Amino acid sequence: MNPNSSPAVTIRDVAQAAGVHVSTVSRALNPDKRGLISAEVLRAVEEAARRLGYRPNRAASALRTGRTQTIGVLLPDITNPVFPPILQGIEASAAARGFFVFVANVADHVLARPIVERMLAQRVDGLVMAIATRDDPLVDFIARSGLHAVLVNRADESGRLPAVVSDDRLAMKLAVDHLVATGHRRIGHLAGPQSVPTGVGRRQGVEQALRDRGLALACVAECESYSREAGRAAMRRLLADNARPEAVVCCNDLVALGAYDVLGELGIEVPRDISITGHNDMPLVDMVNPPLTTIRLPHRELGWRAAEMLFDEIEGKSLSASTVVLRPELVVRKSTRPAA
Amino acid sequence: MNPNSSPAVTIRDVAQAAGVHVSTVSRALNPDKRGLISAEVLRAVEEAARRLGYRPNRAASALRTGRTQTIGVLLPDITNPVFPPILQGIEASAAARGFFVFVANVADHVLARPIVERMLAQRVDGLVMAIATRDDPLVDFIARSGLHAVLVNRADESGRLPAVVSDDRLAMKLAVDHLVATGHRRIGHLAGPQSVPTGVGRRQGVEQALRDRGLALACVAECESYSREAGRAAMRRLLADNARPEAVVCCNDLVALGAYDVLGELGIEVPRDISITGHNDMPLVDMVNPPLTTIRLPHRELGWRAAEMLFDEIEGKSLSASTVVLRPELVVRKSTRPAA
DNA sequence: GTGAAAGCGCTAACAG
DNA sequence: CTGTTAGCGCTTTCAC
Repeated sequence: MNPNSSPAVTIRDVAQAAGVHVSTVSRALNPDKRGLISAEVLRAVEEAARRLGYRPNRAASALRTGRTQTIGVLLPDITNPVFPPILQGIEASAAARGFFVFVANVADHVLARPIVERMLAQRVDGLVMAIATRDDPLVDFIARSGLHAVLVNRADESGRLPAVVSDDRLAMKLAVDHLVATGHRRIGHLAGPQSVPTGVGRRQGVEQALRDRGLALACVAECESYSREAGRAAMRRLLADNARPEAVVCCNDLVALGAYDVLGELGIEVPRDISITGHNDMPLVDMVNPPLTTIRLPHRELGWRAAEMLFDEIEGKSLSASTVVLRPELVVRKSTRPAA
Repeated sequence: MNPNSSPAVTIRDVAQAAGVHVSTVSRALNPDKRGLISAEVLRAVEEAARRLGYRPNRAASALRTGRTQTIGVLLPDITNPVFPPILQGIEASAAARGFFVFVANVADHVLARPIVERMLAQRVDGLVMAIATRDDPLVDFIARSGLHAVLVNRADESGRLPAVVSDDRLAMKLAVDHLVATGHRRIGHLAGPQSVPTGVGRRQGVEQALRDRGLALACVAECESYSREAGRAAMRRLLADNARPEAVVCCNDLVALGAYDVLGELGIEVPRDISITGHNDMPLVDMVNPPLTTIRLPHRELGWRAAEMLFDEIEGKSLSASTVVLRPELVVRKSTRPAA
């Protein structure tokens, strides 16, 4: 294993050096069982371990205990700025418990199943998933496999898996209310893919918020993905098929920036001619021109909470809340018309 | 292990079902040894494995073989937009080989050593490190431990570890040459931390490029980190202590954006009053105001190549090139004065 | 409080 | 081509 260096010191070597039995060493080195050992022996073992440079072999203990101190994280696209903070939250929670995190980038959803199979082979203790489409058979598979898992940034509508999400409906309500308050009436929506829960949740949020104000959705176009290109395409369609709305609520910041692109080409000025809102408050959207009014999500906390829930499950503390909903927040900048 | 579900099917169960010996199953399921097995038996084993839902236990094979099919990646800050594409490249390379990637966010450099120790305990087959300061004792430690490792985005000047980097000197030369070509003479530099290799490399690059043109660095301020805040602070110092330069070459985009912030506060207009260049071409810097002229790095390829080098090492193919240098590219946008 | 012994699931000589 | 055997390093009853 170690290409060079000494041939790896084992618990047996430590036992010998300390003049005790291996099982004693095992106990001495296990925080939970340390109490069973006399102070004197404990010291001797620790000293021997340090002196020999002992490093426990997790593979061996994993084989014996069935627990690997390892969790897997499935992300659709590490490169999408919403995920790094989520991952950071997960990693921080894991690190605090001495767990490591496998990260898998699930570029294509058909790869998800084989990746989960490999995670199962690795005997991860649990999974945090930021993927899952609506009614995903993968969720079934995981539930059946008995692997602990929690969804993040995506809820499981069937409730088979716990989840940590941001309140999409509230987010859109915040955006719509802001637009209405600044005098807009003809409000359109650039919707996310209706195959993913957030896509439908946000769309419903927009519609409901409008209804609450006695308004109807002026127009809508669905994006193929949460990307700038998809935003451009959808914005073109929206403008081609409809009278120009006074404002458009976008399903996310990237899509909003795609809308910026199209508007720029067409010489339609934001916010003079049209107001735009985003969702996510990605880094730098405060620096674009004009700075984007958007919805800020507690991304890092999303990840942190998801991991904490997962660890609770792993440790057998069954949860009360099976899905926790975090509060988003409106950030008003310059892409929406100021209040009159 | 599996909280519910059947009590895990092992190679033994498969052997029994297929009417062969366990070692035969082991061979049949190992791509490298499959050739040793008759077609008939092979089929029987595969069928039995599938029928029973057999899933190899990596912990067991890791214990036996000493190889975990696992590598570790150490990142200083997942949230910094340069790292996700690097990570993606690493992950893609690993996934192609059936390896998983542990990601550790090394927020504080003092945590690096313990994290590496834990990685060692996990028996990762290798490490990709995007951390390492200059003359980092950690590099020594790793070299001594015999663990395969390669640096990415940071070179090891002592050459103990292979590395994949972008050409910092060339990057700065590209920026300086562009500025000089558009008529600038008084050129300043917002330098990166001189404790990290990229910080000194880029600074030297700026100075050398200027010298090549018969010019000297007009002024310089060192940033405490590669962040927007540090950029703001450094830009303030630069402006306070010196006559205003005509252009400033920034060590990275975030720092350049920090410079934008203070210039904005002071009513100094970019590029009319001063030209600014960045480095990295992070997402969205084409959308800021004004769009940032910067240096684009092949981040994903950096990660990919680093992982490929690591796997070559792991497989014992000793490398010829111990440090590979990738070419950056100038992206001219609107933050620099156009050619006359 | 400590030792003895068994075995987690798999792979790799070694035979045949 | 397939079976036999041994054991990777650790944890965990079970004794004492």
